[in-house]
This record gives sequence, C-alpha cells and structure tokens, in this order.
Amino acid sequence: MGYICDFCGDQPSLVYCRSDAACLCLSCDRNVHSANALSKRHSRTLLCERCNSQPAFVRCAEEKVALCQNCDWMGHDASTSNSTHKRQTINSYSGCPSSGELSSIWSFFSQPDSAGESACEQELGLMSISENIESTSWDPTVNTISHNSAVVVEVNDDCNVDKGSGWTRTSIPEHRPAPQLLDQPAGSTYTSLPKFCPQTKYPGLSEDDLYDDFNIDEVDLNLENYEELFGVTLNHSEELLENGGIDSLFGTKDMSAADSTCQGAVAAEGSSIGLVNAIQPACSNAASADSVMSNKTDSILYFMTKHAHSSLSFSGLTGESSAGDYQDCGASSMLLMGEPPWCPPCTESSIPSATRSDAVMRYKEKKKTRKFEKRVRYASRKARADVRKRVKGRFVKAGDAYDYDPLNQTRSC
DNA sequence: ACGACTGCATCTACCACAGATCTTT
DNA sequence: AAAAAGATCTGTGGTAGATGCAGTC
Repeated sequence: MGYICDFCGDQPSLVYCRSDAACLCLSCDRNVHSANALSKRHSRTLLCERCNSQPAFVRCAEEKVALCQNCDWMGHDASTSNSTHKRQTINSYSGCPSSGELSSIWSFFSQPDSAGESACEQELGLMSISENIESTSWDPTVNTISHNSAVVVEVNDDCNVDKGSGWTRTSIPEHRPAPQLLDQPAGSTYTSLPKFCPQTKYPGLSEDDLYDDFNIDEVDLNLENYEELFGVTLNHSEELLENGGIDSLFGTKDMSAADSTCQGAVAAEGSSIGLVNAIQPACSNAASADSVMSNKTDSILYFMTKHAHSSLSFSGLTGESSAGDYQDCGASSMLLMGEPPWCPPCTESSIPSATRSDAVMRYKEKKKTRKFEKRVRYASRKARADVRKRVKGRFVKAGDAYDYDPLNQTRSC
C-alpha cells in the first residue's frame, strides 16, 4: 500500500481492479463498483504490496505481504532463503463486499470499515469470489451460469452468507499461477486462502456433486475431437506452448496432478480451479518435478478443451462469441488475444531455456503418446473382439478353424 | 565417404460381425 | 409426416508385413 487511490486520490489504495486497471481504496472500490450491475462484476483482488502496481495473487505468510507474480518470483527465487516461505493464493472477488466479508475471504484481511454503509452493502449476497484470477463471476442479476463457468457452486446456509444469490466460486483458469512448478523447492507450498466455511472449502458441495458434473465419460475428452471442434484455438494454444507460451499462459503453477494418480484433479481443473486447488496439495507431493511440466501442459490442454466445451454447453456465448466476449474470462481471452495486459513481462526470461526445452520436449512426447492412445468407444464391440477367434490375428468366421482363441489361449490347428 | 546389411521400433492392413446410421419405400 | 425395411458404414483386437532409422562392416 502506500500508493494513493486512483479514484479519490486521497486514501491509500488497497485493491486492484483489472477491468478498470485501477488501484482503489476500499471505500472507492465499493462506491465505484456499486454503480451498476456491470461494474459489480469487475474482478478485484489485493494490490501487490511490493510494487503497488500489479494485482496480487499470493500472500507470503512469513512476510505477511501480498505479492504479484513478478514480486513473488523475485522475492522467492529458489536461490534465496525465502524460497521456502509458505505462500497462499489470493482470491479475487466481485460485487460489493464489506470489509467484514473481505475478512472472510482473506483470513489475514482486517480493514476498518470506515466507508460506512454503502448502498450495495444490502446486497451482500451479490459478491462472488473466484480464486486468484480475474473472475467472470456469476451475474447477480441474471439467473444463469456465467459463460465461462463449467460449474458454479453455491454456498450453503451455514456460511454466513446470504442464501440464494450466494457467494460463488467460478471455475476459471489461473493465468499466472503460483511459481511453484519449476523452481520452487518442495517446502514451498500454496494453499487457498478463502475460508467460506470452516468445515470445508466447498460448502454445500460434496465430492460426488463435483464429479457428477465432471463425469469424464459424459463428454468425449479425446483431444483430437476437440481439435476438430476448436482447431483454431487449440492450434494457437499449441503454438503458444511449443514456443514457450506455456509459461506465458500459466506461469509456473504446479499442475502437478499426475495423470495416473490425480486424474480427478486434472479432470476437475477445467471446470473448477477451486477444486484443483483443494486437491492439489496431495497431488503435488506425489509428482516429481520432472513430471510437473508435462502434466501441466496436458492439464492446460485439458482445460482449454474442457473450457471451450463449457462455453458451448452452458452459455449463450458460443462459438460465435467474439474475442471481446472473453475479455474478462481467463484463459479463453488469452487464447484469443494472447497474454493479458496485466501479466508481468518477465516470464520469457525468468525460466532457464534448458528447462523450457526439457519441458517442451516432455510436452511433445506426452502429446505424441496421448494422440495415439487408443480409446474404446464401443465397449460392446471391444467385448466381442476380445472373444473372437482369429487366424494370424485376423478375425475368422464363426465355426471356421482358428489358430488363436482369446478366451482359452488355445489353437485349434 | 558410400553402399549393403542387420536389428529394432513403429505403422498399417486385414479379418468378421453387431450395432449405428443413412436411404428408400 | 411417420414408420418400417433394407443398405451401408463403423469400430473392435491380434498379427504379419511394410517401412524407417541407427549402427556396423
């Protein structure tokens, strides 16, 4: 803090509004963003307390400061003793939260509510929260799912939040996630800050509920299918990835959910980053640093495809949507328009080129593997093929002589 | 340096047939 | 327009053969 609010020019700025590209004090934040329904949807987060110019996305528990990605990287570089500092992701929010509500979002947050009762304080339930990213949050005025949300989770009554409109977590990709992936030592961890309910990070939502929505069988997740559907976008994303855009896209977020062991997390990622954050710690421990990048890129692709799917499935915004439609909705906007303007221009040089090459190599290798991975579409046909008799590998007519019987592994001739 | 040969890995075509899909009546 | 019948297409797994590549002589 220490910088002056862009709006009143009087109070020290505290939060950063990406949509307005403005640093605001808490009072002005509420005043400005209570003006209309659109402004209420602006996604805000804390201002980086180091550079005072970028939105913070993590908070260092040791130093007790909120940091943007740049400052986090610089301050917690693996070569420094600070690299083991425990950091927590900072969620963005929208709506018009009171300082009390902010305190409930950010447990570390305490700010005297000097602004008094604002008009929008009566609409507490309108506030929505997303994790660590610019959120395209639930539109409080329209009872529909926001266009980039695969899953919107409503908070239950136990959470001291107004029922009905609810605080919502939206499933949005993390653009510039925590730099945990490549350089971060094992001891450095990120945890999700908001504590809506003490008993669970996702109140009112059971794991079953989540996975019902994330039923992988429900949609064909085969990458090629999505490439057919969203070829341009995916091609672009692959370009980004192969040209080092991996880092540009997702920073060094630990997408370390190994495919085999953390499939659920990967699957959930596209639909709810929040869920991933919840699952992530367990997965992170299991995954080696070497596997992290490849897993991450797969996850990225997964997200892209899933995300695209979500956009088509759940919203009025479909393939016809313009890039502007995605301007404030996460990865999609990046896919369409490249790196978002708020991203600190440091990623290309901050990752060693050898590491990048390794990562790209692993990505290509895994992509190759996945591309040719056989996927049985008709189990009934597989079942028949599994029991069908053959001659030199070829199916034979029923009753004909065979040299291979899959059932008893015998040969008739 | 160049061609022939070997060994290994990868890719592709083939088969029958139930069920899905399309076309015709 | 709706239904039924018929024709055509699709996909399934193990194997052999084709192909490509690297190494050796």
